Amino acid sequence: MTRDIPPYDPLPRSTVRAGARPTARHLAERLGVATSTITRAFDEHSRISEKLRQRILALADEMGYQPSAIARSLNRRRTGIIALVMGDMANPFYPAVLEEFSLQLRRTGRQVLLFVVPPGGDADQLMPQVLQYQVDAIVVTAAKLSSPMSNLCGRQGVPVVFMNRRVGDPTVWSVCCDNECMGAAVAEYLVGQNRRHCAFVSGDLDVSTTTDRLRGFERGLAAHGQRLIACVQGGYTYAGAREAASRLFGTGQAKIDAVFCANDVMALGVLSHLRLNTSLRVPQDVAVVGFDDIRDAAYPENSLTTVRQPVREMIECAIGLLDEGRPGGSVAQALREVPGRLVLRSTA
Amino acid sequence: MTRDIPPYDPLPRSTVRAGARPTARHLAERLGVATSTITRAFDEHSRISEKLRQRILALADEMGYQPSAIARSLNRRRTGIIALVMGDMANPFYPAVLEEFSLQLRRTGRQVLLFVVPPGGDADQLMPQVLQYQVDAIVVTAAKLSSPMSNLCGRQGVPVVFMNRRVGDPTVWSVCCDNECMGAAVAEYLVGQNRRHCAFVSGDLDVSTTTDRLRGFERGLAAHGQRLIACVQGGYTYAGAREAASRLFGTGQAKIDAVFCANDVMALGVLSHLRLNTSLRVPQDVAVVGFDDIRDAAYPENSLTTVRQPVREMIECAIGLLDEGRPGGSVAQALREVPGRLVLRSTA
DNA sequence: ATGAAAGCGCTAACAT
DNA sequence: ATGTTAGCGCTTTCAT
Repeated sequence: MTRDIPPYDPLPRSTVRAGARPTARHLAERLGVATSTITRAFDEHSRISEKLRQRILALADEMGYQPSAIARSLNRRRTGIIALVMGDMANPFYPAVLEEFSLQLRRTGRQVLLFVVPPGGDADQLMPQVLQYQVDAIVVTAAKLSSPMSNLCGRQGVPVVFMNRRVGDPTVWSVCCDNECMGAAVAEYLVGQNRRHCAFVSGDLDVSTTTDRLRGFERGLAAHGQRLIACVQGGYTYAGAREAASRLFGTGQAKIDAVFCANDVMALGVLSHLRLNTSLRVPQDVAVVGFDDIRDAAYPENSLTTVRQPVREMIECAIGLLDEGRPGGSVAQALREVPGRLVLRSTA
Repeated sequence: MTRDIPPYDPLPRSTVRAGARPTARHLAERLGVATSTITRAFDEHSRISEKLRQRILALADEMGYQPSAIARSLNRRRTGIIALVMGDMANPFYPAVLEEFSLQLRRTGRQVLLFVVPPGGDADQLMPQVLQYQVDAIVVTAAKLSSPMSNLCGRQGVPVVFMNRRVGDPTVWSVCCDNECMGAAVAEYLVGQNRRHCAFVSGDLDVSTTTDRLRGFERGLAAHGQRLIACVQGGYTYAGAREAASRLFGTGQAKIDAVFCANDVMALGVLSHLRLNTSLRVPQDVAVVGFDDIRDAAYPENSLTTVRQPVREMIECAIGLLDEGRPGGSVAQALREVPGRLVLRSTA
């Protein structure tokens, strides 16, 4: 059933020429004032008579005038734009980070220029574009950046903050959850629940979040005289973790009664494998613990025990660092760790 | 009135300050050429001797020079920035859209300035900021924009494209999946599977995607002499849909043997309710169909039958429209529909 | 093929 | 309190 196309479009054309954005000069001429006065009307802290300011603001409103952030940026050598360079949009943790970042930054009058790292690519290729836009700072999350590139940012005076990645470079900030501590806390908890055969499902082994969590986990086990039974690679993805789980629980394998996964997406993959392809019960036969506390972890059919990353606080911390310029001292000083929290649900 | 004749200034302003970003002027002085020559070296289509271009590019590389996109934008009155105004980051469909948008835009040398609409807010409040940044176009998805605001964009010559929202405003573009057709296709399919008691779980009833899908669904049922048994509100969320399902399948309700949900997130909520809180089997007793085909829909434990939205094509279409300026004719001409596809899995 | 000069729209320093 | 002026760093005529 198609509707008829209306024979005639009653909407009048706009009276103002499209593309003819009003400028401060237009306002200034209409009011017989200087352009700098227009600027002042839009600046809280400028001394200008309240009456004139109101006249200007009223006319601006009528003409649809807004000061150009581009011209202002050129003049002030500050754009108010923060680049967010982000990989792995497939992991719901990162969209949540992105949302929070965007909301918090806007509260401080700044904007997000988003760069998604193509799957399999790295952030280096994007940096020339990022730098061209004269961003005030760069936040990198779920992506790698080579040190020549972070040096280039340094030379241009642009601070770099890594979120959820710890890098051994004292010229850039890192903001992380206390991954190693939380790894140990998970071990502690599982051992306390009488788990004796623990396995780890890792992300990529050259990423600090995985290695820190693993190190903490092993340390926690060691504190109770235990060792890791198995460590398999799940590549931070659901599908990768399902496969890893099938290796872990394949025939002829040592029995495993607990699996700690380097993130929730993989924990859900492991759960899926256990439920669909084995007769093992969770948590009776096998405990499963994730990391992040993404939204889906709390869904009743998952009810995943996991480590919550304090996203809000991590982002507050990161945004605080943006105004600090570049880190001043050692690698240790350039790292900020925000405490995570073990959230107990039904899977462990 | 001018004052004195400006004194001859034999001393060129000294330019190279340590720590500052290099500018075209720095390069020009180092090489003894004009700044316009620097510009030419970075423009493919400029006539400049290849030898000089190479010298310039080499020095640029050495000094870490990149032309400032901000200064260029001011001059050209085009920023290369597209604003993406996005609500509902909690629905994985939108991060996927965002990722694809970002990748496709970068391929055409444009950047994404992201504005996340705070939950419960609307896009109107963000528009002043968006417009200040002189974006070349605005894409709105999963959010509303009042028509005074879209008029303001129009007055400033900024094209607006709605993604996944059909709006009755001939001055902005809309890009949608053929929601109504696909709603009818779902009805057709379910009736063909001998379903006789169909229900619909809606999103917000003032959003075109929901109403279009619903209208098509009812039309498809009517074509076979059937009527919708129930229509409940799930608010486009997982939790909302779980509740809606509990109303739908509560005691004393008419028996329902098929549920069509206005998106996948809600379909997963309905599935969760059916599996955890009822003894109804899917698909034997109840069929469940979603919309979007988000990643999770394909996970084996969900295996959700759903309508795939052609995200790639929709975005190609939207990006194509960005260069068309504003729509020229009627509401119907301002709407682009891209065909969806029913993906059969295990739930229907 | 290259240079000189005039801005893009705004802000800040300095005058009045 | 308001006006004047000199740029921010680049692109774009227009010369040469």
